[in-house]
Amino acid sequence: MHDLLPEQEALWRHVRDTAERVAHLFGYGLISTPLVEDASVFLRTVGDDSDIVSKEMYLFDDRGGDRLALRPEGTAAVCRAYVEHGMASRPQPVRLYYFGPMFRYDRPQAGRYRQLWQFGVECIGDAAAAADVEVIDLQRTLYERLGLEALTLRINSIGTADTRHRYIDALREHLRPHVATLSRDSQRRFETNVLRVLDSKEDAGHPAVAGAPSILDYLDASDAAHFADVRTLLDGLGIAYEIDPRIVRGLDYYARTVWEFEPAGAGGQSTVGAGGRYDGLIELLGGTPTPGTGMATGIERIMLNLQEAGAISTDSLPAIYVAPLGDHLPTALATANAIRAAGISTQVGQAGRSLRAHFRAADSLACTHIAIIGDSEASKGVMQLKPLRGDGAQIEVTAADLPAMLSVEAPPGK
RNA sequence: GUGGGUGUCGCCUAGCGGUCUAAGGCGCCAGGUUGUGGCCCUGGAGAGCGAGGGUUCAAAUCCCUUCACCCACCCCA
Repeated sequence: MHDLLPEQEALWRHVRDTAERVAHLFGYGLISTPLVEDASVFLRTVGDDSDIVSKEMYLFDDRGGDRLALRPEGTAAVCRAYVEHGMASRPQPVRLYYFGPMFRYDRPQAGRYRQLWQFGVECIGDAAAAADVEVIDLQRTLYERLGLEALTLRINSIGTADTRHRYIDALREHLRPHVATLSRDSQRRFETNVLRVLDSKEDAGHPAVAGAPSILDYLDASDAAHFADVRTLLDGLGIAYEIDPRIVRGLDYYARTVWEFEPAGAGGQSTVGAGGRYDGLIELLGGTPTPGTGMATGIERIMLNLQEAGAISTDSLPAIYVAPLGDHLPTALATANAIRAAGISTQVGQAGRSLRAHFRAADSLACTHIAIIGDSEASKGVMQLKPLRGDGAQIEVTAADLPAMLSVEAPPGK
């Protein structure tokens, strides 16, 4: 887990503000669920065989003996809230977004943390392909506004539970004669989660894997129609995508449409964000059968990609350093508050420093202006204001003059 | 869960059994004559070497244990 320091503030805020703005643009409202949930919320939904449940959950008992979990992902928690608050009786679909920390007890490495921040949206109560496409479009818009270039959208349909079972059986039959020639990992997956064999990097070139049947051939008529609708709508919006039958998603509750966004030149865990449809999830959580679709994206991975792509522009807003000379600290403090009242960031230098030291401090704090308050200024109720960047002249001003001079909008009147 | 790597002042790094009561760079603080910065100069503060145990006359330097972090796999965002 890691700390977020002021140096990252600009980038962090850029990502967070953009995410929230895009969510609102698409009509999604904020939902904030607890960091801690009854463990069953995740145990029942995410899937016993998934790594999240089998090895990556922070589990503990509280004083009352209840089994709790630090939330490992957002969708199940949001759906639990949907059921608990009777959102089925709201106009459907219900559009929700969240932005917060998730917890996974896995081994940290590049772009992977035990506390990770995710932004995600859930569109609950709409079975139509249009809902999938809306979420994909929202996600694409987010990346575009963030300035994340060259992401590849890969989509697939993994069908409903029925079609998936048929496909899994067929895949197992296809691979069974070749199991002995597969890698150890694939042999294990053959037993636990055959779909994952298709994902294996080791066996990527194995003829039995390359020649495996595609899940797309096992979709029933309605799943196939749904997937066709998704593609048609994406085409209509001009959203580029690749169909990748090997995307299977690690969580059990996914059904029909699934997708991932990957940066160019990607390594293994480079997926920046992913999503999918989860039509059976609400029912699993005790609600009436309700369709849903959503996406989640990793904030740290976005920041990693933005940093690799190059610095983001951080326009420096006016920031004033007030330098008190002699015993004029009280005047400096009052002046600073007068400037702040005008909506301008202000900090006061430590009393007792030489003017030279104040200049050095103001400079290393990246302030845009220094305001000097000494004997003559204090007696006249003014300050000497000097820009620290560029070659502006030093002038004598009052706090009231500042907003106009620095072209800062004055805060609304009282 | 598996494999590998690293841990010395805030940051980066030197030291790899005795010359270490640990060195340097960056950063920080203070000065460089009377109220003016970013360069430069001078001085200063700041670690006992991740933690615990052991070997030895002697350990930052060797051994063991442990913790943290990093990288890859697994898997996931």
